[in-house]
Order: sequence, then structure tokens, then C-alpha cells
Amino acid sequence: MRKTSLKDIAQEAGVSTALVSYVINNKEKEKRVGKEIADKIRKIAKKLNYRPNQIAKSLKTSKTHTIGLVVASLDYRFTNGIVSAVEAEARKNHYTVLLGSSDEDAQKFSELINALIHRQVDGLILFPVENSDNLIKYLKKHELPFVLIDRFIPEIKTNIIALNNFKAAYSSTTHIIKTGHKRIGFINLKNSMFHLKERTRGYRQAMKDNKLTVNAGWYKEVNEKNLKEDVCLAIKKLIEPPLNCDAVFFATEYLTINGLKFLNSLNIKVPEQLAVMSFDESEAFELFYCPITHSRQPLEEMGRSAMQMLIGAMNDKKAAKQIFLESEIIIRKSCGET
Amino acid sequence: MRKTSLKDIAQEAGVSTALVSYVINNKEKEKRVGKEIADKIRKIAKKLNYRPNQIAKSLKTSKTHTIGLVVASLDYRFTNGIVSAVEAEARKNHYTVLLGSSDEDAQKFSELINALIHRQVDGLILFPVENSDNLIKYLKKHELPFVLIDRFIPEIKTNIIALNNFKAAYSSTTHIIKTGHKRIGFINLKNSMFHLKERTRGYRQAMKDNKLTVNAGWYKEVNEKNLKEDVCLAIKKLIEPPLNCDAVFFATEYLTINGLKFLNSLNIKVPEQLAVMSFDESEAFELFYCPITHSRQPLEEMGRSAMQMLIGAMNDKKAAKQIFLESEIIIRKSCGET
DNA sequence: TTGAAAGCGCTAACAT
DNA sequence: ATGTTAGCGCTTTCAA
Repeated sequence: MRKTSLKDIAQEAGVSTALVSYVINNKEKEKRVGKEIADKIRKIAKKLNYRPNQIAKSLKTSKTHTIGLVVASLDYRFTNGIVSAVEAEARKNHYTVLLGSSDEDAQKFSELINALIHRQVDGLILFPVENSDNLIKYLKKHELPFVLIDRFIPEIKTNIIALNNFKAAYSSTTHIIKTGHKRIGFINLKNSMFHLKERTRGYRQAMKDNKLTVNAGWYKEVNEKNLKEDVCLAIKKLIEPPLNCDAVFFATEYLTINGLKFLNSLNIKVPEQLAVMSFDESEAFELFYCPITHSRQPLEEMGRSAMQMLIGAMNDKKAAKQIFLESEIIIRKSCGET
Repeated sequence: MRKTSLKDIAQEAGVSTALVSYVINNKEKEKRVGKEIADKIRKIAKKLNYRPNQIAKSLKTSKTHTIGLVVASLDYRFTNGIVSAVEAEARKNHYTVLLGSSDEDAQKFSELINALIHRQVDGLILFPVENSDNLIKYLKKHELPFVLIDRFIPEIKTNIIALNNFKAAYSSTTHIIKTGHKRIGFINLKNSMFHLKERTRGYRQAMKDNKLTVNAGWYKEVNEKNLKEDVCLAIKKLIEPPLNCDAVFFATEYLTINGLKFLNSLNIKVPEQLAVMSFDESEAFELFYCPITHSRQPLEEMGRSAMQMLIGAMNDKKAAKQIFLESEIIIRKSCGET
């Protein structure tokens, strides 16, 4: 059986489709539809189990009330928090979210965005990936509203909501120093993205401001493709002579997880033998014998604001809005006492 | 500037929209479109940066090439594996996936499905939640193709792909017994869903088949709303006199995580003082000092098959297909040696 | 207060 | 080999 359409209702009620449309969309007041006729229409709609066809509506209005959300990975706890917040805010505003993951791959990122545009999404929320700058520039020329989230691209002026990564890393490093450590290693991803570079800058600046030199070799970069092995290697180098670090600051939760696993296997005691600080958190930390001190991003706020920013951008395309949030440090035990 | 449409191209090329449509959709062969004219159309399309409007296409064909995927939570590692597999298979078949999470809430589950239907999805893949039976029945009467995943509803004959939970729990329990434990506690969620009940049945049957009695109090149910406290309480009861269990089998990864946390705080040694088995795995396990023995579901296969099953159902609505897969047991150290 | 009708962009049957 | 056209279900302007 065919689905019931406006026309079916109109026929059954003996009125025009226009009236039905008004009533269904609750515009009876401004369109001055007769009371009885409105009731009749509503009753018939209910009886026929009418469901408006959004596709047809979209074709007519060229608004789909759908937005695209392209995350970099579904594996980060970080992502989930943001996705939930975006979806909640979207629902509140009667938007549907099309979710896709680029898996940190520029090619996939581009394909996803393309597919989303085909589906006529009204706007996009994007976690840019490495080497996606050109696509973002292209998008900007296009008329489609979008906001970047989490990852800032300083060369391109866009809507964005992200963490102040410099400041977050600076505070974290300062905390490690305050707990009495001086030989602090830093492990980051080998990645050109700005937000990661900022973390390094924050670490270096904090060291400098505390009159500590970052010795050669204290700053390590590991390859994403070879994460596990690289992290082990980096830690080994850091804790053994001649580097002899007494603390390690991991630039992402994933690095921390892998690092802790290795420390477990080495039977190195945290924080007695080595202090540990993590940028971002993971549920996995909870099973480590020593509670991990880490920074925490305001995920809920980021997701919510991103959606609100996008709604703003979709309504009128003003100049780009840029918001940078602060993280907080959750002090546990992995850095010892202050 | 307006987006370019078929008509624009037709105008520029001096042909009808029909021809353009054929060429764009690569039907030039069967429609015998002239070679030069086809080339010309393609060139103009490229020049004008033509992007077909899927909305219009959908309205015409009443196919959106979009499916809805409603998961129960984005927090389970389990979910992510399935989502990825579904998306991969969908992409391969040129489908887009609309993802939503019900957060185990029947109300939200129903709203999501409604929204998805409004968007004219061609089909649905669903993780049913508690108390969603009626909705599933309703859906079945409706003409919309769907397949259930992970959670079986025995009363309703539908397409489904899920684990054989009874067998999985049976094997896991058997393994605990083989490692020399006899006083085995089982902690499950207080939840009426079939797949969880099956796990209990598997545990009980394995005990019985090994001539072990499940003493009063060895089987515990904990409330999802009060998970943390309930799990602690349950474990406490199990390991202390008079129950004195020497092993605990957790019916979900989340229960295990909470259990391990508690064991950590109690300083109870796994497996020396207490053997631990987990139904499903979590990345978090890796940070626990003792590698956790657990069962593993074929996530990739489940996701892929679900999508394939749905495609089958969308193409012709035959009788319901039902697939039940086996899990494997990953033997680590938390149950000790055989 | 209500109805008629154009048209969103596309497909496909039919005509030429 | 190519063009014409109806119509998918809806909104909205204009007319009555």
C-alpha cells in the first residue's frame, strides 16, 4: 500500500492540498484556516497515519534540516563525548545528524564530505585531518556553512571551536614541575597538525618559564602507523641513561594507554619511578593501578557550541566565529604530591 | 549563485534534460546517446561543477540509498566495531548510513526510528532495547525492511544477526571450570532482554553439566542505573564468607571494568585470589596488570552480514533470515592455567 | 477562508 | 538518436 500523501488527505477531506499543508505545519492561525476544517484534517491525517515526506519537503524548500558531522575516529573517548553533545543539541533544534568517520585519512575525509554535500546537508561540523587544508579552503569558497571543531587551521579563517592546546599543555607541564620533577620527557605524534604542535609549544614554554632546559632527546615524536613499538622505544630511551627522565608527558590519550601498557610490562612503578601525565583521558586509565593525572576538555560544551555555531552560520553567514576553550587538570596520583 | 541543475547543462549543450540525465547516470550505452554529444555533456557538467541533487532523485525514485543504524550506545567498544563494519559494507554498496544512539532507552529508540522513517531511509539496522518489542512488531507490519542485530527477540520473527549467547557463556564457564575453579559467581545486568538471559542460561547449564551446583547467591543481578555500587556489593558478597567464590564471570565488558576497578581497590590479586572471566572485551583491560581472559564476538562479520542481509531484504522482502554466530574465547591469564 | 497551480530537480515512458 | 512531458509530494503565491 502506498504511503498516504497530502493529496490523499485533501481528497478525503474534500479540501485543497494547501489547507492540509497549513494545518499539518501548524500554520492554521496565520493562514486563518477554519476551526472545524482544521480539526477534520487533523483527524483524517491521524486516521491515515500520515507521515510527511521530508524528501519532497526538502526539494521544495531546499533545506534538509540535516547536518553532517565528520569525526576523525570513533575510537577516541573524546569523539563520543562530542558526538553525543552535537546530537543532543541538534535534536533540540530539530536537526538530524549524519555521522561519518574519516579515520584520520584525508582521502576518506574528502569522500565523506562529498557524499554529505550530495545529500544536501544544510551544514557541516568537521574534525579536519592532516592534509585537508585544501579541501577546507575549497569548502570556504563554496557557499556551504561549516564549522571546524577540535583542530584549528591558523592559515584559514573559518568558524571554529577548539581547545587552547598551548595553554592546556602549559598548565599540565607546570603541574609536573610543581610535583618536583625536572627531567620531563614529552611524547607526541609525528603529525603536522596545529593543535598537536601547540601542545609541544606549551610544554617547551612551561619548561623555559621554570628555568628548565629541554635536553636533547627529551622530546619524542612517534609514528601513528607504528604507535605501539615507537612508544615503547621512546619510553625506553627516556628512562634509561643518559636521559634519565623522571616524568613523561603524553600528548594524547592513546599515547598514554600504550605507554602505561609498556610500563606495566617493565614493572616500572608510577609515580615512584616515573611520573606520568596524560593529555586527555580514557576510560582505560581506570584499570591502571595508579590513578592517572590528566587534562580534561569540556566535551559537552564543545559539541553543543559547535552545533549552535553552525546553526548561526546557517541562518546568516556572517564573519567567522572562533572560540577557544580551556581544559582543566584532573589531579590524581600519577605525578605524585605537590 | 544557484547550483547547476540538469536543465542548466541541457541548455548550455542545446539538448534535452533527458539526454543529460542518461549521460550523467552512465546509461548512454543502453540509451544510445551519440558519442560526441555525450562527451560534450560531460564536459559541460564538469565545467559547471555539476552535482546531482540526491533529494530530487530520491523524490522521483522513492529510493534514498540511505539506511538507518540505531545502536544502543556509543560507549561500547562492541558498537564501534559493528558501526565501522556496517559503514564499510554500506559504502561498498553505495549506501549512506544515518547513525543514531538510543542510549538503551525505548523512548529515544522510538523517536530515532521515527525520524529515520521521515527521512525516507530505505531500511534499518537496529539494536533493540528493553521494552521495544511493540515497536518492532509495528515495524514488521509496516513495509520498511529492517534487520535486528545483537539482540534477539524470540517472540518476533524478523531478520536478525546475533551471537549465540547461550553457547558463548557456556564455553566461557566451561573454561573457568577447566582452570580448576568450582565456586563460580556470575554477575549479570538486571535486564529482561533475551541475549542477557541466554548468558545466564549458558552459565547455569555449564555448571550443571560439570556437576557443579550454583549455590544460592552465586548468581547476581545489578541495576544499570546503579552499576558501580551494585557491582562492588555483588563482588563483596561473592568473595566473602559464606559464599567464598574463587571465580567471577561478568556478563558484559562494563561489568568487568567496574569489577576490576573494585578488585584493584581491594587489593585482591587476579587470578591468585580470584579468577576473572569477561563476556566481551574492552580496550581498558589492557591496563590491568593481569591480562583478562574473555570471549570475543566477530564484530566485523556481524556488521558486514547485517548490511548484506538488509540489502537482501530491501531488494526482495522474502521470509526472515536469521543468523547466529559463535564467539571465540581469548585465553589470557585471569583464570589461571588449565 | 479556501482553492488552483506552479515549480523544486530529476527520471523514464513515450513520441518523434 | 534525441526530445517532450508527466509526475514524485510538497510549499506558497495568487486568485477567488
